[in-house]
Amino acid sequence: MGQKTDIHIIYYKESILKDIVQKMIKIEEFLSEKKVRPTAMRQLIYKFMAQKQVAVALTDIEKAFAKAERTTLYRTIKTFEDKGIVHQIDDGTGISKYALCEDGCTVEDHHDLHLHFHCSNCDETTCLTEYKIPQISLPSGYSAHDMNLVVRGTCDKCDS
Amino acid sequence: MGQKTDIHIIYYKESILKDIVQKMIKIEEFLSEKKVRPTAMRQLIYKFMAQKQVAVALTDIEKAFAKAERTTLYRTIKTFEDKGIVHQIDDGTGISKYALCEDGCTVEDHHDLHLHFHCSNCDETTCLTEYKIPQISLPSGYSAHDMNLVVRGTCDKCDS
DNA sequence: AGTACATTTGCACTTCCATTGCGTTTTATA
DNA sequence: TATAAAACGCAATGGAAGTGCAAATGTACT
Repeated sequence: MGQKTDIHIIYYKESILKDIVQKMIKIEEFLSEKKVRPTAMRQLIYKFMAQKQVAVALTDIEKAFAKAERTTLYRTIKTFEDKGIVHQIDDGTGISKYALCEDGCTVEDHHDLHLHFHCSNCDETTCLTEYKIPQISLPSGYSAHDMNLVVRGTCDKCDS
Repeated sequence: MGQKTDIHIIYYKESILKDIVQKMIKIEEFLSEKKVRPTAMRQLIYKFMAQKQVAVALTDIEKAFAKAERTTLYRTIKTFEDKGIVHQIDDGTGISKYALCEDGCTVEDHHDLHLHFHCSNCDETTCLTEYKIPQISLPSGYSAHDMNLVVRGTCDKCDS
């Protein structure tokens, strides 16, 4: 894990421990499947992102892993992106956010053509994976490879 | 126009001169109408943007007006944005682009709900004002104030 | 296990664009 | 033409993205 590693020894009840280990093994297998070496750092970051219900910025990960280097986190995310594990989201704030891809997302085809919602109140960005970008027609001569639809407004949590 | 002003004296045929003056007067009137003091700088920048068929970045304006200060250009664009003369476009490149608003765009309601196209070949961003963002449904609890749809691909000029 | 090689990580920079503070100049207007 | 408000020029700051390189770690092979 590099020079800054802290090792914490914590005692858990056996059943809980089993569960945690199970989860980490699953993540490890998943990363391997995606052709990403399942280093400790990567497993932790993956777990962090899986727990989050919203898209995360690099700075969010940085805060969560204060001990780790920004560059490492940055490159981890980039690796995840390259391998089709996460997709980058441009929510219009100027800060790149990332979220786990849906199942079946491949390197070639990041089919994250769903809608992204950015709440101007809590500043959280959510993947509305159920809400796909509608079919768009373009002027002749134009061809689309990719698209991004961001809706800004108030999210359900901030709804008053 | 500030300390850096250059004055060029150029002789034109009277008919051409009249035309140029007419256009500048129109721009001047338009700016006044929008409650923006029509300084020389602002008229020039407005004219520059009106001529361009694509959205421009601050650096583009900078290159076009090498004599002027970046800050001035920046603030001019911001003023234009505040007064509903231009709208900012986030085309996913991370660099803010700007384009003239459509007629009838007001300060309160920047109805630039059209599609933006970013060509990954020539890096130009185009407002497809005829192509509106389709109606979107959202999960309950979510309300939309604004949206942005960017399509990336190949534009008509780069179409091979 | 031990060695050689490839990948990953940490650190220190650099770059690029957006943005602000402040003093000076220009413009509107009384 | 005096005066206040707005615009401008200059210098500097801030924040995020990205890079080069050396140290550390992991993998594979004998």
